[in-house]
Amino acid sequence: MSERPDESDEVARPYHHGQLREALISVSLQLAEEGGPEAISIREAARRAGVAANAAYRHFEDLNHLRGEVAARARAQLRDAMQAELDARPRRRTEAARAKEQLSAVGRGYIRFALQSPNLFRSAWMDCAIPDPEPSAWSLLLEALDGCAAAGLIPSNEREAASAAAWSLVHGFAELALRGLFGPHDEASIDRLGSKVLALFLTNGTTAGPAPRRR
Amino acid sequence: MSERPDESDEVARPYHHGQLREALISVSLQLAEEGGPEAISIREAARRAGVAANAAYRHFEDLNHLRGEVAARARAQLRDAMQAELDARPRRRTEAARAKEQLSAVGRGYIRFALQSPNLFRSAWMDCAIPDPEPSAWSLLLEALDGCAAAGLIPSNEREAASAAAWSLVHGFAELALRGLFGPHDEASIDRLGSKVLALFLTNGTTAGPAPRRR
DNA sequence: GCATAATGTGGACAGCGTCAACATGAGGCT
DNA sequence: AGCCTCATGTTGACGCTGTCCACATTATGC
Repeated sequence: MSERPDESDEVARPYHHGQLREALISVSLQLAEEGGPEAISIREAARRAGVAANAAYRHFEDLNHLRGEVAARARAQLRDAMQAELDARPRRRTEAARAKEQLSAVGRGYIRFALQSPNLFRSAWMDCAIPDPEPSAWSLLLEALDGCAAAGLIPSNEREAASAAAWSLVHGFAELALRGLFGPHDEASIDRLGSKVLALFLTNGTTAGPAPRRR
Repeated sequence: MSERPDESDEVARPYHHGQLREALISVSLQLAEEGGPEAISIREAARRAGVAANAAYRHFEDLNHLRGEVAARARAQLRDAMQAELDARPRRRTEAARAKEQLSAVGRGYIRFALQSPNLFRSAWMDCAIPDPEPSAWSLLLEALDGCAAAGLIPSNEREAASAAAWSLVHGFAELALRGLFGPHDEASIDRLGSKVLALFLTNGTTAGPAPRRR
């Protein structure tokens, strides 16, 4: 349970928070969850952490650096959601079917996370003017594409384009669905549409069949 | 020529600007062009229009409403860029080839605009909390898809999914390329990658051939 | 045990969006 | 014409923000 006697009561805090950096990040993540990326604020984060606003500057150079940390957390959650979908996927017998299922699960996870946690999803990709060295959210997608390539579903000379396409498709769909640009669909039908789009890509886009039929 | 003697000199302005709404929008568009969507500010726009900050509130309920107008302008420019690419496309002989070329030109225009005017592109899709009734930027894409459907390139039962896919692919690619997530490519090679992705979609995604081969 | 570095506080400044009260000018009425 | 009214622009204020500075407090290495 509580390790430290400063949860929410007005007991005199040790005046050196001890975990301030961590606290600020997690509280800011909460802000983002509640009000979207633009709700992140140094002052409000400090307030919720029970500390003066300027204390934050001992741990973050800038608001943008704090936002960068929050974005990284959001991306980690996105990756977890993809991993969960991956873990829950049905197991196939052939290598090709397995590779397809893997790619599809990753895409599903991505899209579902975006629709279920729009604020976190938008925070994951928010512009924080800090280039991020860890695009870990993509690693699962890249692994899945590796699988497809190994199964011969992607001709090696189109490997790069196919990756970019898969990536773009999934991300673009999530963004557009989030903005409601696919019309006034309810959540379930958007999910269906997303599956159809993925299926369309998987049956036609990456593979023209295990043995690429000569024309 | 100039109808009104208040261009930029310090001659006593008529104290009723006359075109303030328009001036505010166009100046804000400039702000967005220079510093991205978040650079739009009521106070700065009013300043550049040579007017007190609160005058803006006679023309816009809110900062978000001003942002909404700017977004619409940006989307109009995006549509113009797509149209230009459409006008410049080579003409093909068969209906199918024409339809493909049309779709590809629209996608090219979209992606190139995003890469050449990133700030405007981001402004076009910025979150302004105002639902926009005019998704005119998509109309060209929808027309192109109509063309493909008419040419029999898209099976009618997959029409919706194919539209969503084309749409997602193009938008997603633009977004990701903008964020530099395709690696440290120079502009030309990103353009090439975009063309490859479009080609991949056009040859495999929308069409399985004019006559859908039974397996 | 004491100097020093790390961390948190308080006060200030400029900039922002927005509100309320007031000033100015244009247009319609008689 | 003259007046009244309404649209438009101005001034000043409030509370919020990010950020800088000087200062207080605590942990740490000698």
